[in-house]
Amino acid sequence: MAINATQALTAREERAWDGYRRMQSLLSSQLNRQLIQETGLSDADYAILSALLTAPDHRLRGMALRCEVQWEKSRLSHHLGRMQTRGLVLREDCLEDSRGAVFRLTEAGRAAVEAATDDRVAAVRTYLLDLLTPEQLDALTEISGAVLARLAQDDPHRRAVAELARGV
Amino acid sequence: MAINATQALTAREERAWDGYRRMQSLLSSQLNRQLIQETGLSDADYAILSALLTAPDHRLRGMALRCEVQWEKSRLSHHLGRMQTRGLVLREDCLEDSRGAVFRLTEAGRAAVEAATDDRVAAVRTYLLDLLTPEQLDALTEISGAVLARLAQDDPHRRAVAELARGV
DNA sequence: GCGTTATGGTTGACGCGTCAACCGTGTCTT
DNA sequence: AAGACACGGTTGACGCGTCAACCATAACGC
Repeated sequence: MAINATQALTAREERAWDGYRRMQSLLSSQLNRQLIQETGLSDADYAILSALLTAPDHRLRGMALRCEVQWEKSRLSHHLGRMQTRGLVLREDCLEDSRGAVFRLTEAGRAAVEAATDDRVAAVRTYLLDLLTPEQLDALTEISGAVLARLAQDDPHRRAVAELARGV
Repeated sequence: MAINATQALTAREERAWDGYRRMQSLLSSQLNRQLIQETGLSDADYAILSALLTAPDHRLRGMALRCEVQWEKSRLSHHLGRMQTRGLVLREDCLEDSRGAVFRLTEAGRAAVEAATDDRVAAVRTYLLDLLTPEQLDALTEISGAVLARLAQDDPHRRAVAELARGV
């Protein structure tokens, strides 16, 4: 039918893909729902806040933050806007570059992340890490390394990040 | 600080979780974006349509469809509504149960999925399957099996599906 | 039969994520 | 110095996903 027919999936590949697909979808919704229920913070909130938490002085350029969480810039802008109205984060002008913006963790934001960290780690343990053998942990690391490297290949902007993650 | 402090992540666990998190987020957005660009169908559309495609007579009860894709019922309802206005799918009344609804693939819908299938498989190969060794494929299958089993434990409704996936 | 509860499905509101367009500022070229 | 271009960030529109409330019908208990 098609001129450039792709090789169909083998049974082995089919199992792996199907499993990954299901796991991906259910796991992320489970983790997100649970985090929201227990802490009022979404996965997205948590990503931003913990990036800010580890930053010096709890402040980060928008650019740096974007590089950290790997989001589209408009998504970041929208989300930071909402987080600002919720009092988790504060926007300040950037001195070095008048185009830029600097975002700072508020006291409430700091408290929220710190309160959420334990829940987050516990959930990740419960639904992923504690279920795996050390070999499976390593396999997961290798697999994601390979996939991230491939993704970076298509998007040069992502390359540095992927290499950083692999310890290059 | 906290009374019930969770065991912190080891370096090994940290690597695995961080890798998975990054892979998950970038891979799914890459696959979804690519599918939409090349075929006009989102991941969600594709899931629904391919479920209908494999169903006898290309028709499925809403309930069965929901069980297949594992969505919230309101999500399914909303999405099917949109797909209906796009002419991909048709809603009919259910004879056996007057509460129920039956959804049928339109001709356009059938054509759209079939046209998309190759792109989908190719993308999954490019960004995941072709990057992995057979052992890594199996590891992925085992990992997702373990995670899905754990998730099913919390949600009895999901149990049957998970067991089905493991071939029990 | 009749009231109660469970089930299949829809609706509306609201926050989220993406795209494309835009704005102001820095940078590069000549 | 002037124009062109790149860059950091914002905005608006729109489709998506979730939650809670709802409606109609079916199934159950008495």
